[in-house]
Order: sequence, then structure tokens, then C-alpha cells
Amino acid sequence: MISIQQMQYVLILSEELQFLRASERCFVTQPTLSMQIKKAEETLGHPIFDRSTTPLSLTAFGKELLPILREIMVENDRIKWLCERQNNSFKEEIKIGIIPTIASYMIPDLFGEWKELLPNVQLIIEELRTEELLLTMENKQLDLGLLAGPHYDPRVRTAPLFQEEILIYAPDFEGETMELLDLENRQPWLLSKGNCLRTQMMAFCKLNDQTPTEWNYQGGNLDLLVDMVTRFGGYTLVPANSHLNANIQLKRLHSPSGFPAREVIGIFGNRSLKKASIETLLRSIQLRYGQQVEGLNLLNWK
Amino acid sequence: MISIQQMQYVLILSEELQFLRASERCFVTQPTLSMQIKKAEETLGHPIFDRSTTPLSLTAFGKELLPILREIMVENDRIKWLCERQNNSFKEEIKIGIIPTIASYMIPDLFGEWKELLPNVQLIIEELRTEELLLTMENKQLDLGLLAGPHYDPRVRTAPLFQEEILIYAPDFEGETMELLDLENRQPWLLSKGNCLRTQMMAFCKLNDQTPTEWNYQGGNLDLLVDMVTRFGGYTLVPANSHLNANIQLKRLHSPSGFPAREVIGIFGNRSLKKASIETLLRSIQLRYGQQVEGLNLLNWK
DNA sequence: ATATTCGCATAAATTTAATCTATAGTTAAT
DNA sequence: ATTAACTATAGATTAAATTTATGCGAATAT
Repeated sequence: MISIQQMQYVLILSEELQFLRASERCFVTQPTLSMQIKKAEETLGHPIFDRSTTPLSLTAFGKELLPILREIMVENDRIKWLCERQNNSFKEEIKIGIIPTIASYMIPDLFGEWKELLPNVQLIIEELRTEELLLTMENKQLDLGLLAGPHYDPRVRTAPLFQEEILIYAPDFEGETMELLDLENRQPWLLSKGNCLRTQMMAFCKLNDQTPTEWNYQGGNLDLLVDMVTRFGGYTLVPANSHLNANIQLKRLHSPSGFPAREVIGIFGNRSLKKASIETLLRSIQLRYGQQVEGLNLLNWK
Repeated sequence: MISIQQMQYVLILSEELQFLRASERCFVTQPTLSMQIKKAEETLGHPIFDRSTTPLSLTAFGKELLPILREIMVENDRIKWLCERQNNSFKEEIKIGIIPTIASYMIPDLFGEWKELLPNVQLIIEELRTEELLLTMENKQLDLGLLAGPHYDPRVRTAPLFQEEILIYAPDFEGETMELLDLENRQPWLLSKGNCLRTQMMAFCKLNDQTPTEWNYQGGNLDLLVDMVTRFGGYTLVPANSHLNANIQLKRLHSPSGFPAREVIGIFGNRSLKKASIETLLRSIQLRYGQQVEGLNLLNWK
């Protein structure tokens, strides 16, 4: 089998496409590189480079081989990274971005468990609204983003985590389950702009930005909104997992296509060195909230 | 940096937990194994095994290291696999399971492109309804499953692909957009049991298995249902991407929480040797259907 | 207590592999 | 033809992996 060193040589030569330049980057002489490339090709049984062209080019086989070699190098880097962390007793840092309406219950619920699962990891958690979160993610400032789906971006890996019913807080209403009609003559209380819950709330209530609401207060957190509803009536939407005062009575909203729900997803770089820790976190979230509820109705929740 | 050979030694020793037995499996003598393990540990700067216990055990560092080594071995196997394929001019086989309501349009749309993207791959495509698909997937009989989400299973990797609006075929109805009320006094035509579209259709129509429908025919494919609707009236639900006769007029269904839609996902084993080809297929699907449509309402679509 | 056995480590010799210096072969441009 | 730019090959050198033989320590048996 071919050695890691040879793999590195192949990778560097595939970038430089010239033996001399590549050999310098490998810190060996040109004949060494030639020999090792040749040996690698002999071991594998197929040429990796086509030397008949100028400059050098990859064979079809070489093109298929490269992504695998890169993957091995990423894993190899993870080993180095692991050693350094151990050495300097450096804590691995994982930066997590979470939208507020998830963070408000998930952090209290799971932070303790996360610290137990990953005692050597420094968790840096930041509340970000969806748009900011995606932006921060793109700038590689985050290792993991937790938000409401759907989200289609082939550049990041998306892990569906669980679905969460959206309940209504409307103390005025008498019954157990509300219909959509029951909301029409009530006053909605909205989260401030940028919260994805707000967007969906507005779709629900058939509002738009122009529609002036009687009370034009837009709360930054759910507790506040719930408080306002308690005092002044109306209603607000609350994710099922939220921690609220125990004597707050939430009601299900029955729509013809099921109970409204959102899907919570995790996004992270496919090549992240911190993959292992990230997957531990995601699994812990799935286990905590992942009980499938029947009859939910996933909304487009941006 | 530590060699692949050393990694293999570490892995085998971690399984056997005894130098002599492990060295036999490595086809080297015991001192060789001892030396190489020691050298690996020196290179990395930390012990991998705790020799003070009987039998041998892994250190905390070793426990973190192992998954990385396994990943490298998987990639290493992929190299061998690639070489053999090249040798025997063996075509790589990818077994794909697709639910019928997706297959009916996706295969005609994309099969040609897939063959172009992966000329050396033998695609084996099978129509399976969701339940059968998941079962076949679990038995490792499939490399890739394409179905409607949501699906939460930490054992497989889930890739969200696109969301697809569900339209109504109801030629009796006059307007452009239908409301839920408009469906109430019309006759629904259902797919046969096991199709996930059927389940959601029934939720929509507020039917249950007991509710006898006037016409108790349950079609196995959408074309047939559409045909029946044309002849006998009533309505049926149709995924937006379906290929139907051009003069079939489909209508949107407006519900308070948005237009009904389903999310199409791909599931596959995280460690599949065919990962590269599978990712090519998934990307091609995302590109073809992945235009985000606003205001969709993702349904729980099992 | 003292052999005996089991399991791992160490030492020295041997084999194998990687690298270097020096040089020769190829191709394309002048 | 000559040169310049690259790549391949040869032979010597150095480094690394492996083997055989042996030593050390702890548990077990006599």
C-alpha cells in the first residue's frame, strides 16, 4: 500500500504539475520525487499523472484518487490537532451559533450534558438570528449552527435533528385545541425582526409588514411576549420545548394539514477538524428531543 | 508523522489487546509490534495504550485517536477499491432505492445526466415505497435512498435535497388557487397503501382508513389517478415536478400556513466506499430541483 | 521460597526502503 | 544543431523496519 508521504507527494505534484517546483515544496530533491511518484503508481497499478502533456496532467484514475488522498490528509491533520490539544492542555474550541428561540431552552437543557460528554472542549455559544448565523457560518466563524430548516446548501453538511411543534399561548381561549379561525379576531404578539419565528407567525396570522398591529411592540424574547399576552390578551406562538412558567397553559393549533411544526437542523463544515465533537453534540440533541410526534406539519421557517 | 502501517498495528492491537495475538494478525513478530507501537506513541507524544492493566487498555488519548484511524483505513480501502475497479474494468455498482412518486419524474429527468457524470458506474435503481426502502436500507442492500422527509436516524447520513410543492388536479374547479374548503365536497383519489403521498393525502382530506370513499379504487401510479379524475371528477394530489400531459391544469392549494410541500431527502451510509459517487448524484439532484420556492409548508410525509 | 509461565521490552544484526549526488535521456524552442 | 527546461536512471548513502535472541517483571504453580 502507498505511504502517507507518497500521498503528500502526489497531492503537491498535482498542485504544481511540475516535478522540480513540487520537489522543492516537498523538501526533497527532484529525483526523489520522481522515484516516489513512480513507485506509488507501480504500487497502485495505474499511472496517476500523464507525462505526455505539458504541463503534466492527471489521468482519469488520478482525478478519482485525489479526493480520497485529500480526505486522508484531513484526517491526518486531525491526529496532529489531537496531539497538540493534549500537549498544551489546549482546550478544543467549538463555536456554536444558535437561533434564540432554540437556544432559550436547549442550552439550559443540554449544556450540562455537553460538558460531561466533551470535558476537554471549550464550548463557545452565541445566540444569532438565522440570517446572521448563516453569514457568520460562511465566514467560517462558527463550527456548528443550530437553526430551523429547511436549508439547502451543498457547501455545508446538514443534519436534521428533530421536529418541534409550535403551540399557542392564548389564555382568553377556552378549549384545548384551537382552529385557525379562532386566531382571526385575536391580537398576535410578534418577536422582533430577524427572528425566523416571526416570519412564520406572520404567515400564520396572514399579516404583512405593512399591516399595523394594534400594539406595535415587538419583543426580543418569548418570555416577554408571554408576559404581555398574559396582561393584555391576544396570543403568541411558542415552540413546544420552551421553558415557561408551569402554569402557562399552551394549546395546540389544529390546521387541516396537521399541527404546525418546525424542523431543527444542525449545519457544519464537512471537512471540519472538529467533526467528532460536533457529531457527539448532534447525537445528544437528537436523543433529547428526537421523539417523533405524529401528525406534525413542517413549515418553511426562515 | 505516523505511518499507515503503524495505524494498522494500533487498530489491530486495540482489537486484540494483547501484543502476541495482535502481532500474528499483523504478520510480524511480537518485538516488531512492540517497537512500532512504541514509536508511534513517541511520534504522537502521548501513550495510546495503558500497559499497567491486564489486559491492555486504551488511554483517553487512544480512545479519541481510534475513530480517526478507522476513518483513514476506510479511505485507504477506497483506494484499493478504486484500483481493482480500474483493473478488472469492473463497473462500480450503486444501488438506489426511490419512492415511486419521486422516481416517476426524477429518473427520466436525470438518468442521462447521471450516466454522463458517472460513466464508470453501474446504476441499479429500484422503486420502493418508504417502508420497504428503509428496511432494504437497513439490510445494507441499498447504497442510496431517495424519499420524502423528515427522517431522523443517527445511523445514516441524511442529505436534504429540495422541497417540492404538492399541487391539486381538480378539473371541475374554476379558479387558479384552491382553498381547503373547496376540497370538502369533492371526491379524493388515493394512491395505494404504502405510498407516503397517500398518508398525507388522507390527512389533508381528513379521511381515515375506515372512511369509505365512494370509489374505492386505489391507484398504484399517479398517471392512472389523474386519468380517473379526468373521467370521473374529484381530485388528486400531484407533486409539482411530476411529468403529466401538458394540457393537465394543476392548481395550487392555499392553506393558512402556506402551500403544501414535501421535502425530498437522500439517505446513505456515512462510511460508504461509494461516498464520492453518491455525493455527485445528490449534487445533481440539488441543482436540478433545488430552486427555493417561497411560502411552502413542509408536511410530515411518511 | 523458588521455579514456571506469560507478556512485554530491549539489543544487535539483517533486510528493506528512502534519499542524495551525479548524469543521462526527452522534448520544444531557437 | 544547440540550448534550455524537465524528467528518469544509477550507484552510494542513510534511515527505518524487521528478525532472532534475550532480559525483565508479575502472576501462578510447585
